[in-house]
Amino acid sequence: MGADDTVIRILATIRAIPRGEVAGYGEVARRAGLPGRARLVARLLSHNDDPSLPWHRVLRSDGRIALPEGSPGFLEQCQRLRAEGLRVENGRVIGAKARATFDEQVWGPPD
DNA sequence: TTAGTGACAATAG
DNA sequence: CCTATTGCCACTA
Repeated sequence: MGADDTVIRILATIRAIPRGEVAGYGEVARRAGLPGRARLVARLLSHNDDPSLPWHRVLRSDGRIALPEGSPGFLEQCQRLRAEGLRVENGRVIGAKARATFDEQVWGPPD
């Protein structure tokens, strides 16, 4: 029972990413209450088959797309992100970093 | 049990 | 800005 809950929390966290925004793997793990489990999030997405999951909003911490450049998934992710109004340049999302953490909602974005 | 691998992250240079 | 190194967790051979 425990392992399934962590999976559910991670999936719920990914679903909670608003349209037009993105979040890093580590960020998703932290929000799900699982600090240090970024690679678990990655593994889940790599095995995921649910089309309703907004997997394209999950990026590396530096804003780069995690999939191999030029792969079908990479192209699909670029397309979906741009369809949400995000600017993707050389496999990287510009502006629109992973905001909406609790601290940033309280203190505002860091300068 | 150990070694290798992966849709990762943080740090140093 | 970049690459390289190290740490990390979960899985597999």
